[in-house]
Amino acid sequence: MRVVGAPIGAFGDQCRRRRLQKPPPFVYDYRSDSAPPIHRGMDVQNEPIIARLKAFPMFSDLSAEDLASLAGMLTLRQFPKGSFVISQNDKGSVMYLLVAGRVKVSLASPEGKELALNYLEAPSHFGEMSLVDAEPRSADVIAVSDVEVLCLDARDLSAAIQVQPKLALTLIATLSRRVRSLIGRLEDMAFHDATHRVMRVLLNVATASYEARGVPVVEGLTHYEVATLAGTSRETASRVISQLAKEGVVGTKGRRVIVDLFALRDRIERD
Amino acid sequence: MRVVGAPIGAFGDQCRRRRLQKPPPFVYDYRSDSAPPIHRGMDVQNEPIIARLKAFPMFSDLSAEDLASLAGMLTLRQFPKGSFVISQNDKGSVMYLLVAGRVKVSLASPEGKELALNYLEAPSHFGEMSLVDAEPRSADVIAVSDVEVLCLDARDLSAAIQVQPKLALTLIATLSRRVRSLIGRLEDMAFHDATHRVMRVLLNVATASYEARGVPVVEGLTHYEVATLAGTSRETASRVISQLAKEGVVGTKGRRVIVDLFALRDRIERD
DNA sequence: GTCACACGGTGACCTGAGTCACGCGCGCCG
DNA sequence: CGGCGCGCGTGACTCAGGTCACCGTGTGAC
Repeated sequence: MRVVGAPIGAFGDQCRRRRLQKPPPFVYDYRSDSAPPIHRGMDVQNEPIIARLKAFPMFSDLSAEDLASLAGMLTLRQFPKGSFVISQNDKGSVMYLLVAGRVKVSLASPEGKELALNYLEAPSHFGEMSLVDAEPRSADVIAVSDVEVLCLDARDLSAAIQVQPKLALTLIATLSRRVRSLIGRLEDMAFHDATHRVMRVLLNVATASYEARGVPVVEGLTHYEVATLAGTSRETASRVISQLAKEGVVGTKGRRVIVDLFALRDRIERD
Repeated sequence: MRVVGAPIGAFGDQCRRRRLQKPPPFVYDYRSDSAPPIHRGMDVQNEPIIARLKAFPMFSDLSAEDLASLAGMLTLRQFPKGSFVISQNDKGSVMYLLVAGRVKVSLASPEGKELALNYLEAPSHFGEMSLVDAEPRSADVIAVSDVEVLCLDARDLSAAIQVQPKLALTLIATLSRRVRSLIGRLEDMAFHDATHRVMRVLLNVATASYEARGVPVVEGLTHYEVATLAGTSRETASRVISQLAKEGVVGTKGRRVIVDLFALRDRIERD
């Protein structure tokens, strides 16, 4: 294991002052290629894999044998918080099933700016695009917590689809959802101003939080991260949030933002 | 970013002065719903469909029987230049195989701005996303020339995949490509200025033209359309093109732009 | 021909928001 | 407990580029 002390607050919190510096290489070296497999699929011991597979709805109806044969194609890997699971432009034809932890998918510009596409939590999957075309990775995927993934190599894809044909449809559905969400982002960038976009990010995050935990709250995201999600600068995100607080649309309690979902929704609506 | 906007297609040439007016309804009413089928698949007479199917690489290796059974699921329709094949937010679970003509995929904002996502020509397909999720259409698809399409209903999708399993992989591959291209667009919008984006559009169009016809030329696109592709205003697109002409990176012969691919490429490179 | 659009070019203006700079408070660690 | 690093808040400046306004020109209809 090459990486010892897991990288500071990840780079999630990578500070704006650091943005232009090269990040410490010893962390960035921790790539999928070098990540040690925790369990190889061929192991006699692949119960851990099977157990984790069952968490995926698309595999929940498989027989024990099918699960086992699927597990035979998968490798379990762990990534520490802050490490790159995938780097943009890398070659690589492995798809990942995220079984534990949280990752962010984001783009980095040469000038050191960052645009976050998404935050994913288990169970979900990513990296499937390189399975079908041979193109290099189109974005970075960075662990924002310690993470466990199951890796499926492109060579095994058709075998996997044989075992569970639903997999193909699931992939299509995921990609569709992704296309829709990207179109939405693009629409936002093209048609709406920064204020609008920040509000939308807040609304989305708070709504998700509400659905998951019953509290319409934005927490665990710095203003910088909100900004990367909205495609704007930290300062602008900050100003928008202050303004919304002043208007009473959100409340700020320490470093968390409590959102009045309805108020925010129609604050967005009326342009 | 602002995209100056306006409708559309037949009215691709629509003038900026008209931008905010409602377009003449008799054209816009021409929707997929109302488009008369030219040949229903069930017809005894489905040779025309079969003939057109063969143009698609993914079906070229099918047996005569398979082609016939596939044709049985398809309906041939025509759309006149300027009509909407798909409208954003419509429900609809039909996928289209474009067999003749040219369509543009674009987004319209309520304020009448427009962002073009893509121009497609036969053979290609669109509208497949609604096959798998039940979401409404995420963009407009507008015929920019007279167009022929084959329609496949969602109900027949799995049957079609049965006939040609490759279809599933083709769909995945198409969606992947689309995701990549959308990510590229988003990157452009987030990281690059309007000048850069316009240059990229010119490069792409000219490169495609070069590959198809051996001439690195941009024609058949108004400055307004270039602007919608770049996510900027007509005026800005216009100014960029003038500037590039002044620099000798492109030549303008009447209303066509001849691009020096190499010069433009490294003009873009050196930021 | 000529009339009328549609398209393209360009100047002037103005605002959204990126950027810089700095100060503040909190939480962590020696 | 004192410092220091990190995240947040805000003012000031700047400028890319959207918008408005207007004109010239090519082109297609009749």
